[in-house]
Amino acid sequence: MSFLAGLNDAQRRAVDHHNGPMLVVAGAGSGKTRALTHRIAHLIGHHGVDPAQLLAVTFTNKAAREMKERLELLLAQKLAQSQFGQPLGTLSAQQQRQLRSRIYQEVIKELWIGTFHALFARLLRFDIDKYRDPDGLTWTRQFSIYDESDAQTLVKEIVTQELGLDPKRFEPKKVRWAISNAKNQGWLPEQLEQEQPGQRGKQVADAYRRYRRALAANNALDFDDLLLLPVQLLQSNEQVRRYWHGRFRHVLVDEYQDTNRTQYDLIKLLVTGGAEPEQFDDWGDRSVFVVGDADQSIYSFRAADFTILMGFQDDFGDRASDEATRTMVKLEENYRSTATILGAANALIAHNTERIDKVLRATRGEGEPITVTRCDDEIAEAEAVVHCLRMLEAANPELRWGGMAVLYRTNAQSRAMEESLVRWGIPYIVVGGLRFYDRREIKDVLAYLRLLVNPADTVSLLRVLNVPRRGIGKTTVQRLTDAAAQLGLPLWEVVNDAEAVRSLAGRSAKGLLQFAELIADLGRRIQDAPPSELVQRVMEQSGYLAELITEGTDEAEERRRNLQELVNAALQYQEENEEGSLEGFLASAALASDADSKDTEQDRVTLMTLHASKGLEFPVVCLVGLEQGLFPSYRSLEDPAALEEERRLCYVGITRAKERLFLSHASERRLWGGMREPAVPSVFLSELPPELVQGDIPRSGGASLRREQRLDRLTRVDREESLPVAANAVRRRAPSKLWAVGDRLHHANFGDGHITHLFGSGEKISIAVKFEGMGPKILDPRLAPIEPLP
DNA sequence: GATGCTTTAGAGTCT
DNA sequence: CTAAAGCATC
Repeated sequence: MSFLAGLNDAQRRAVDHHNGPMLVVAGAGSGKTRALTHRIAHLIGHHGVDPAQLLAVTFTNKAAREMKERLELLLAQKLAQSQFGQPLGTLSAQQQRQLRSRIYQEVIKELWIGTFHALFARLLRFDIDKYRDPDGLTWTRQFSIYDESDAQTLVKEIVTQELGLDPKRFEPKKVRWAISNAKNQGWLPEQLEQEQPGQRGKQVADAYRRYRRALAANNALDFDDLLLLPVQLLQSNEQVRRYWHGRFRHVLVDEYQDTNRTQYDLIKLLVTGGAEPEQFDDWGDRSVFVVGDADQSIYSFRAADFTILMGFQDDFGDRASDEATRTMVKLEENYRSTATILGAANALIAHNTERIDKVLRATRGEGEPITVTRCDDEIAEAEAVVHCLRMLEAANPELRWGGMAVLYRTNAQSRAMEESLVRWGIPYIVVGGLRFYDRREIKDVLAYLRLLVNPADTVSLLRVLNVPRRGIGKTTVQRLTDAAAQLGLPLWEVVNDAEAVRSLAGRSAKGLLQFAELIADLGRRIQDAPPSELVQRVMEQSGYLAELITEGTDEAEERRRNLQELVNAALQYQEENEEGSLEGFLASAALASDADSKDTEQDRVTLMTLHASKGLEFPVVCLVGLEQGLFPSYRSLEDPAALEEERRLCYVGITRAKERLFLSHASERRLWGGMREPAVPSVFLSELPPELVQGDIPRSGGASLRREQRLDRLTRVDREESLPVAANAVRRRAPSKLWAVGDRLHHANFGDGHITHLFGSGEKISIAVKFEGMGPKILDPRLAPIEPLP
């Protein structure tokens, strides 16, 4: 059995590549994950590469997990063949388990597969104490990882307290963004000051300098530091650089188009050991293998730069033409979508100017037309989408809710969708938005654990010092903080000093002493108790759980359930990581994304942003809110480069669909629950080939155009049941009713009226109705609350 | 120091 | 409309 079996020609060339550089330009659905996985299996199983010498970067933790599972299976299959001469599936369950366990122990456990952040956080756990900072800052291996809200807390404190700047002019959020941006470009405060001259630049640089100092004082790193610090460490410390460069002989990067400068620097340092890539030719038994698609670059807001991908051939490759090159392979055959869907995707992306020349070739049949629906507002849109999903579900026995996805530009759009889905009793899951680990109760308990690992973590200490309430108020905290600052100690050192507490705290002293005792007691368990037990202990011994139980509200009950879920998460972590330490669990919690936890087992419609949908596929995709200013976003309307990124995002969304694609837009949208805003159809709709689309393609930049049907023909269509009353909606179709011009009807809100026009054809039509005392109203007869009148 | 009320600002995408 | 922040009162 070979790892090259079942691959097409281009895939085989990619997988079979051994040493040296290789760029795989892989269009959507062209089997790039397969190529990556098979290549790793091939390196290990065929070329005998030591698993510990591999570094593979994936875009999500979930992708990393799936890749490991896939590898385990591939290698176990190979082992079954060589050991027993028969396929894995034919062996007894016990033999299969044994083989897989052996592969896990000898290979999978040794692999460094993960996101940039997870991998380099891991590297820092080894070597961060060897880092010499230009400003003399230091960190230890017990460092905390701060998420966006922790980081924001710190920035806010610095801007308002330390610098005394006006929070109106220096919004903490914006300052934080500027700092993050600088870090992503690889700039330290001095460089930021050079790049952004002027008074404001100076002040932001100053905030950045203090923010760095504050992080170090907390022995904490933010997300950006997890990449920036390793770059600086590897650049400045030759011994460390030599070790990692020597260790990782084969570096693989997925989604290379979404790499930023810092990540690129990391790859370069590991691959060339610090030499300029153009000068590096000592490949020996070493390779760099990157996979990406410039058309799917959608993360420029966090400094991703797809010109890095486009520059690969000049950096590492042979610089030969596309026809002659030996360092690039293009995967252009799409195995995912119907020809119609691909035709739409290709036509859309052709409107972009900055691209690598590449077409997606269809390998599947034509499929159904794409449907474009215009709706009155976001509620009507949600109803239309749900209606469409119900019709499909009823019509196709093999199609399940889990095969359907609703994609949108912004998280806030999920709400209208959710309401409709609830109304119709359809199971769904929202991916993204509020992360599990961002919930208050989860962050509280994790803050206790972070404090146990890293007593310098004052942000975490302040979070839980009075949670649950111990009678420690603002005044006391201020007094203790001042004292700590003057002494140059972390706050914990003061809190943990019984005498200091008694002298400083007055009547809050009791609570503080209790707290210190609690932390000390928990701290004694940290070495030998597994993370799940520590989570449980924190919940119980801190009184957190007791308080939730006393409260007894539905909300408290919900929080209690979430905490139980946290225990489960810790158990799962221990299962997946045998020597799982508390530090490791905390890191995985900090770096987990909501998409990582989405399980594919449950049969539910998936709701998520277009960004979160990257890398996924669904038989049915509904792409909603195609309106100027929403998608493309209003921030991109004036900026051609930003508009191209929005178009790529749309391209990503379209290419998620395997069988059916539904696009919708509303003519009015409510913002902040308040006023209604008229909306103009998205320019992207007008860029789709009309022959692939059913329904009307609105011309962008103006009101939508409707083709009026000849009224003497095609004037009768099926009518579906109107809005349901109960959640358990009727499955069966109501007896079909045909609408025609002149028909009289009753509308729940507008009263009696008669139909003046019919628009569209086939399944999807709209009717224009004249009600008494108002202008013509265009309705979707399948959704509007209408009843026929005799 | 805690609690409850009123006001205000706010949502673009994510590790 | 919602979350956070500000303010008044116990």
